Amino acid sequence: MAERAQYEELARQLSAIGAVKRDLGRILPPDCPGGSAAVLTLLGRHGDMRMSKLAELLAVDMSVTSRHVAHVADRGWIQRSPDPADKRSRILRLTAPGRAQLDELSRRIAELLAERLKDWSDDDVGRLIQLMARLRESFGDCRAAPRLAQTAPAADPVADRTTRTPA
Amino acid sequence: MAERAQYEELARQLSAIGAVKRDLGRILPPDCPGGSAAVLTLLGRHGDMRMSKLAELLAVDMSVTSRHVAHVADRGWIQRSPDPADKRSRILRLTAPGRAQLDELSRRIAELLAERLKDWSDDDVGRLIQLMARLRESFGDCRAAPRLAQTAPAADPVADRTTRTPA
DNA sequence: TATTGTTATACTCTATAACTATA
DNA sequence: TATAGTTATAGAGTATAACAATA
Repeated sequence: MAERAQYEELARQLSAIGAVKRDLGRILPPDCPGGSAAVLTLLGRHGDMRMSKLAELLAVDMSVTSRHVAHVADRGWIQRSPDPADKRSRILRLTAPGRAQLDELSRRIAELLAERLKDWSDDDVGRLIQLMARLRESFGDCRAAPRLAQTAPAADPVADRTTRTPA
Repeated sequence: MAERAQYEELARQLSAIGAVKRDLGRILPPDCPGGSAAVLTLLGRHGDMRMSKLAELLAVDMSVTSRHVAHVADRGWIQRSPDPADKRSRILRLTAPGRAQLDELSRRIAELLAERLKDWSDDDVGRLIQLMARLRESFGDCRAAPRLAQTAPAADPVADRTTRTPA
């Protein structure tokens, strides 16, 4: 349990970290912006998956995922094949050029970070990674909630008639 | 000195932290988006300052700062007074309504973080803050480098200290 | 001539809503 | 009717360039 001042400070640092992300974004190839890089990275790490799974890993709406995926598919970096088990779905898979692009991204990122973090110890980098991962976990699936999500109606005497249709 | 795999992982976590920032952004008042909140927070923490100083703290271009500042000034949250020492400059200062707004932001943020991080120890939150602050410091002033618009140097190939690798 | 700040424009990212095609 | 995915549209953030006023 932290105090309010500590939470404010954490929020401030989260905001400030944006500068780091922007700096990383500047070294990306012109036709591979952050969204595309994220798609390639997650496919490289977790293997083939469906759109919905990728959207969950990206923690963004599926419409956003669809746009990013279309961009990398247009460049031949991934392949979208129909899911035999569900004809509405598509299975995403890295292509050989996709892996090459991913490798190039990885190279550039490592180069920049090695330069910026040259006075960091291996352990400190590891500690930061671990704490950031835990922070991310603490937020779970925090994507924008669909207009009509939860909050059981039973306790609310007001206007339940027009609420969501749960099932 | 970390290994390439560790740098990749750090980049991945930096990307993933975006979900946390988006979640925080969702609790902001409709007329006070992230950019405005950042301006208020920095003015509250560092006191009165000029545009250029604020741009440096935000780590964004001055044109971006100008836009954010105009937004909060339009709502009466800050005051822009001329700098007696330099008529080109403007001194930014929080107003009473601005402080009230800032307090409301702080309250909402603390509330959300207290909920999300309820199983974190004070020390762990502190450690994360410290490491993120150090990360930010390691990147220094990493704003986009101005495109040196080669000022027609007739006969002087002088290498002014802006020796960058153009391409 | 250089610097401070503003504005116009363009691009990226994200979310909502409407739509399709399956289930 | 519900779900997987696409597309259109809108809002926020940032960068570049051109500009005005002052140094």
